Amino acid sequence: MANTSGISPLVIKRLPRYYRFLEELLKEGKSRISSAELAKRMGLTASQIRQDLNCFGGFGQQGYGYSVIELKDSIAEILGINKYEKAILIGAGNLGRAIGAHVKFDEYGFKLIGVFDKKESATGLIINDMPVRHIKGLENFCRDNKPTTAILCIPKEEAKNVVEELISFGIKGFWNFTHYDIAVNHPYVAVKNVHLSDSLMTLRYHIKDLD
Amino acid sequence: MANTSGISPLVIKRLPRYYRFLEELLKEGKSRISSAELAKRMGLTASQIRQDLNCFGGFGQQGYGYSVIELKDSIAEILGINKYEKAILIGAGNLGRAIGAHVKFDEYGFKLIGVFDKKESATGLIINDMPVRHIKGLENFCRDNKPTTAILCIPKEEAKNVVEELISFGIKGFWNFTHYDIAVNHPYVAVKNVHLSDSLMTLRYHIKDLD
DNA sequence: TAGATTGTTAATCGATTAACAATC
DNA sequence: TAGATTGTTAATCGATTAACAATC
Repeated sequence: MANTSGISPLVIKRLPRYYRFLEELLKEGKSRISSAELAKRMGLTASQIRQDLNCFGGFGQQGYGYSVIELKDSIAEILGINKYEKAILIGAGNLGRAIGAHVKFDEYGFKLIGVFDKKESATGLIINDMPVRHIKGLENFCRDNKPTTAILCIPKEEAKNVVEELISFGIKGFWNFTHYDIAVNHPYVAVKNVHLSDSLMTLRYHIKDLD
Repeated sequence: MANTSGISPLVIKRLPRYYRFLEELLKEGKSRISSAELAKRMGLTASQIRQDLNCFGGFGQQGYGYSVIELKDSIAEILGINKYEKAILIGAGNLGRAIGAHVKFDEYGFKLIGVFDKKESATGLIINDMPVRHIKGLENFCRDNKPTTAILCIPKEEAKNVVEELISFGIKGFWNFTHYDIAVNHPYVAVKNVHLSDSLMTLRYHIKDLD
């Protein structure tokens, strides 16, 4: 595959949505789709779809359109979700437990292999058939199992120290539910922030804006 | 306040982050900040900050900068988080329970007043000092309490029907954790989607992209 | 072959950055 | 007043849309 560095982040952000719509089409039994038809379904322009896809290669065929299954598989490969990275979940509070139990990591290119918490009282609790481990065993676990990704569901105050440790243990990707800004000190790891409160505030704005 | 319609969504998305940094500054005891200094902290340009703020009014003072507390309060007002909208949570599974218990709705302009689930087995469970109610009581509850916002933590298949109901009961804002596309059928409600799996897939891409 | 639809280039639109006069 | 920093206009940059030749 072509080197994908330098692709606009806006294009990357649209890829999962393409993927979802292609899954849907496949379920409906559609085998081919034109950019015009897909655009109509998704509320985009056909131009944009073709431009986006052509960042990664020519997946279509003139006069025919795109093979649904081939395009879906291509996007899976571009995203990397056809191969697993090992992930660990840090923090087994309300949010951590829900993320661990609710998110289908396998479908999105990750294998959740461990859950950690600093509270003794959480230790032993079962999430996704895995026992919550005490954080003191983190270093040994990482040495033995080599996870590459961490999901952070801990308070902001604890995040800085935990991130330093995790990076020293070989973690190179973070799914960050805290407000601690990882990228500032660590520009060379992959970080994806989920700022639920930011999302809620923009909803609040749009509700106000309705009137 | 000036009519804020027509503001670029990119500007709106940055407002909560400004708000967070201003809270931080306030905690540190700073009373004034220049666009240059704030820009440095946030990793933005001073120009962008001034342009963003000037969409809503002139909050600064030449030669001085911005009053931290006044700017924070102004952004709170722009976002609307200084006034409550009543919200109900639909779906008390893993995710719904975590969102209900973990998210500080009060700090972001909402008051969570009810939790609903269709499972009898969930009914009576306590979330945030509130009993989970059976969904069959939804209509009466909405008539009596007039919530304006719904948080959807239910399976995609159930979303369509529930959304139709909710809108008929007066809901005009959705914090949507499902993949059901509300906006397609209902352009005149406020919708903010939280697509956790999309976020996870883009993280997967960026990890692949590191090498 | 004729029709359809892509891949790709060119035109437009919007967002970010730079510059600077206004002014505290 | 002189220095600092805003608000705002102009310049640049990037993303989206339109157009069309290539081609299946």
